[in-house]
Amino acid sequence: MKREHSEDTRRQIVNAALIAITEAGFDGISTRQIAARANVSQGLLTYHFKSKDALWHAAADHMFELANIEFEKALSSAKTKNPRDIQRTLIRQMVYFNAEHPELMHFMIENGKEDTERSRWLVDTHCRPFYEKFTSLMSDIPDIDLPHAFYVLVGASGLIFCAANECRQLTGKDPTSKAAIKRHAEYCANLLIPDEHHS
Amino acid sequence: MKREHSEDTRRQIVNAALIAITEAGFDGISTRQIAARANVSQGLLTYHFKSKDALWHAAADHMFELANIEFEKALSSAKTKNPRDIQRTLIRQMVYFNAEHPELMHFMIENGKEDTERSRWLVDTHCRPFYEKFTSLMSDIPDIDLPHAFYVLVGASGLIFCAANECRQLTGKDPTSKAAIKRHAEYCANLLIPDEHHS
DNA sequence: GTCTATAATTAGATAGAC
DNA sequence: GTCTATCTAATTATAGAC
Repeated sequence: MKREHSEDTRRQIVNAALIAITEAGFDGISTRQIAARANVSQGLLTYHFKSKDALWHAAADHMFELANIEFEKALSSAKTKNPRDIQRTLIRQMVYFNAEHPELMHFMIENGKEDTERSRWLVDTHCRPFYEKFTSLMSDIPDIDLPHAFYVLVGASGLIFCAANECRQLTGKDPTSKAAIKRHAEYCANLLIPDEHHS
Repeated sequence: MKREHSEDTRRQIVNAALIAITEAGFDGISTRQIAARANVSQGLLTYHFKSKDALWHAAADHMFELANIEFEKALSSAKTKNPRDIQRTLIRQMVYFNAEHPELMHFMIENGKEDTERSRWLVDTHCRPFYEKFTSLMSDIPDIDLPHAFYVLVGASGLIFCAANECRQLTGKDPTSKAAIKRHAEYCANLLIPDEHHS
């Protein structure tokens, strides 16, 4: 039995950091609070990650790794039928992912709004590959208008979950219920890729 | 000539606070930095607003006051024709407002994500009136699906401006150019309220 | 009404014990 | 590999001069 459970500890810290940073923002959470959530001491964060900034990078990597896995899975499960089916699958998957992981959109909005080292790293390392995947899957749509269509889709599919708390307070309805997620997925898919016989 | 230019100073501080809080977040900006941007001393903030939290409330009030004025103006300028025209005007106005004032969406997302005193105040004081206006204007759409349609529209109309910096870094295109704003407005209006002869 | 000076607290990072 | 203790700097809020 190895006594050096450093990998587990590292993972625990990254998970706690990701949740905490999403909830309170990078400046809104202290390394002490993150350490407390991960049930370790504050000094240990500096041992595993040399700075709060490095911990932020690790949390972002972890989040996008998960996102990439789930999108690959969803797209490969859509047996290569006609492009429309693939596009609708992609849109539904964006809804489902945003519903389960609103932290991604929060992360992007909070850290992407200003031109900083972090925003450039985020775009270059993690966003561009996804954006290029998106454009290649959507390129056959005759009058597709990029980048408008991209941000319309991301905003339409994600905001209700990104603002889930606000939605509950404002409307009394919980957008993260199974039924609401499904409704939202169909709504977005129909809006952006209407059924054949409608066009 | 009155020597007590406290109203001007107050306004200056509120403006500086709104911009700064939008850029860096409530926790990301210090009262000293806000004071520096307003060209006053830090102590003066406590004189005019008893706390950083009170300054935040003042900044939010200021922002929503402006939003309400602009929406009233836009909607009253759309001479009461058929509902579709009013709806399209509302959507275009949302795009134009988000383009000029991305701070509103930032504010809502950052301060609405967790259930706090601030988020409840924001929803009850400023969001609900707008949401009710929205639903009454959209209620004649036969199969409107609230709250999905609301968040789809807000997200679709606003995210590209909320993430304007990211959009520039990612795509090289500036979504805040006059042409891009107009394109986005038409895109959103057509998507959500298609022309009569299409339906 | 505005400023300077400062008190009390908390932040991120480091040093060294175990 | 993990913890406790501590350093330095920055935070909000206050007190008092002008």
